Amino acid sequence: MARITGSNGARTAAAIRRAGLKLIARHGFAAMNLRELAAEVGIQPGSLYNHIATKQGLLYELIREHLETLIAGTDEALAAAPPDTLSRLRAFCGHHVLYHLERRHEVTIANFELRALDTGNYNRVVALRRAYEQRLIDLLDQGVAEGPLTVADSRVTAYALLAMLTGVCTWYRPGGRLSKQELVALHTDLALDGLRTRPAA
Amino acid sequence: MARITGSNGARTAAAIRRAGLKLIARHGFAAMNLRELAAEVGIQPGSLYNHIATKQGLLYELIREHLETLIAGTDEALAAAPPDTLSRLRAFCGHHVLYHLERRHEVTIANFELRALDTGNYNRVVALRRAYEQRLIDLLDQGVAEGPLTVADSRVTAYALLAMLTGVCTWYRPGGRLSKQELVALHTDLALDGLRTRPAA
DNA sequence: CTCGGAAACGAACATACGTAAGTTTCCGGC
DNA sequence: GCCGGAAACTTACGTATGTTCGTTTCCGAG
Repeated sequence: MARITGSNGARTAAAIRRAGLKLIARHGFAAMNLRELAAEVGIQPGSLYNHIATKQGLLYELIREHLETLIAGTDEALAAAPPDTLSRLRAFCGHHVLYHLERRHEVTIANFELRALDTGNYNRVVALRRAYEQRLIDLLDQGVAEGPLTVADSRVTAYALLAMLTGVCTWYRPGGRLSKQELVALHTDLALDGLRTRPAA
Repeated sequence: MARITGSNGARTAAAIRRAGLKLIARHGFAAMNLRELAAEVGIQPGSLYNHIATKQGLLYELIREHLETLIAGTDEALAAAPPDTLSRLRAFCGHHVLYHLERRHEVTIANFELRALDTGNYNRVVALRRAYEQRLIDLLDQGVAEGPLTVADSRVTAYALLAMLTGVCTWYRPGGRLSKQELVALHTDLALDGLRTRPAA
């Protein structure tokens, strides 16, 4: 037996990415082995190499694809939002949280496995990350300049907000107590207004 | 050659923990190997087993020690704070951020390597985590009951806050632009007041 | 229908890793 | 000063892992 009846390159490649996302998110990149990945896909270990360059290359591709999707989605959400800074900020937060609820595997990998990337791939991924972070930093700076925001340091504040808005995907499971919409609203409100009760709404 | 002149069990054990923290935080648990750990300590791989049960056991001990220290420190900080809920909440946040700035290796491991724990160790660690989270949840509930806080869901809000306050240790390096005190203040204020400018201070 | 390349298989290699075992030497309490 | 145990060394085992290679068979464009 060699090539399998019904086999199809594009379909197998997609199955490898899907299985890779699942297994790397679950076990971590270093702890996932290619025999397990191949078994999940339903092929032999060696056959993986018809679709991936190396194990490392698979990881890089998964993270790159995720970050490019995240950035493109953000730009769409911002373009669709009302032009005032507060609305754009809400749009950014809303898109971020929703994306993180719906693509938990991708997000988990992108946040946990950066250190598993070799130097070249790491630098490329960090450049994409910076581009994403910069969108939030710019929004914060704009909000301060225009008045509605108070921010001690826009870069550090952006990091803190991103950490908060990202954290949801470490514990969220579909079918939980709160709906996605409720989680989006809770996080967006918390980012903008904090915990303390306002004197006047 | 066998036992080395000047060798000392307690000192070696401490060196193993220190090197383990450093290497696991840098590479991840699965990617760290005991030969590298032994080299960092300055002993042979087999000699590690005079001080650790297994590689897995080392990981568990590191995480357990960290969580117990974190919880004990929190309780001290809360005991020393003024009795009103807002002050206690500030004390919690302040202690959390400062601890996370000063014990980045421990924190990184405890947040990234939970999945590397086997079932029994995992359950024990999660129980400790829950105990820690519960302290914040209780503070939030109290703040809502007494009036000064507005919280949609205390558990989810606690998770979001912890994610934000923990994120700082993923990028902080000593000697950076902002001091530890500034970072503590920035995060505490952000948690309590959010981004939006208040009508009246 | 044909045929080149795509896509799978099976087998194997080289290495790296966690851990065990036996041995040797030094520390520290009596 | 002696001696038991602590703490190191050396060696090695068994297995797991990423990857390569030659081969085989099927898909799909012309």
